[in-house]
Amino acid sequence: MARAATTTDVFNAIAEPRRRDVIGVLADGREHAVGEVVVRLRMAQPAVSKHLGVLRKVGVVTVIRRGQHRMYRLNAAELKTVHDWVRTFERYWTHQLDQIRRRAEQKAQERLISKVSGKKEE
Amino acid sequence: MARAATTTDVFNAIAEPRRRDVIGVLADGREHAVGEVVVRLRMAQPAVSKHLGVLRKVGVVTVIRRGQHRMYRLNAAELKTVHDWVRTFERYWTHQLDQIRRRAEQKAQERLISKVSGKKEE
DNA sequence: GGAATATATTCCTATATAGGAATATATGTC
DNA sequence: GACATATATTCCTATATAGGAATATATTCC
Repeated sequence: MARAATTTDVFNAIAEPRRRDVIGVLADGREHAVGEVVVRLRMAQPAVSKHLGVLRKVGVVTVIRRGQHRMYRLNAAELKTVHDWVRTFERYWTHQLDQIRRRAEQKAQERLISKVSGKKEE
Repeated sequence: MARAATTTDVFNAIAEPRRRDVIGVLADGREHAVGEVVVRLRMAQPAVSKHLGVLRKVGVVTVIRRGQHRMYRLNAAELKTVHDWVRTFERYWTHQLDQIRRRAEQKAQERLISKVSGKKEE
């Protein structure tokens, strides 16, 4: 099987760096025309349209027509899924001292093991 | 150009649902053998090895040999990149009241616009 | 050394891009 | 209506999978 489609879920949608750039432009929460994104990111117009299309399919952005423009707006709520997932690991980097202690213990243990087994570490 | 390699960065690595499952097994911060992941997730062994390989390349997991086992451990610090990025949007869903107000204003504005332009919304 | 166990790697295939080029569609202006 | 502007869509191609099957490698035990 191939990789899952980018339109499958938010994780896939934001995997593309350029799409995160596009989201960055919309990060102020206000609406922006496609052309504005094109200028700000110096990307080809079709590329921007496609990326916005993917983001729209997964619900990360919404769009409304305004004359000849299409105004895109971030729907950050969709990113909450990602936040909720990654947040479960927050404790690993917030408690600096704990982390340093944990790592030291781990290192010590690994050294002990490699000494006993006589194998060198990866 | 094709999509970026999964080994390019953390965002691509966690885009695959099965890999997030694997990370989930390692979420307790302790070391786990490949076989344990295989049993817990009921995945094929080669699949698990491959996913762990990808995660290792981007640094999300570390591995040490222990006898005939390879013990994998989560290196959650690598996930901080994702956390930091998505955290910049946190304000959009934390302040519930603000969000509701913003949405109401937006809706009202969109209705006004569609009435004026005579076009129906997407 | 040989069998058993644990894990990684290789080979193959179907699929999904992402970007570029060209084109289509919609809207505004005169 | 003709033309300009804004945006989306189509077509094409190179590339990168993810999973399954088979195999290779490493380690332990007897």
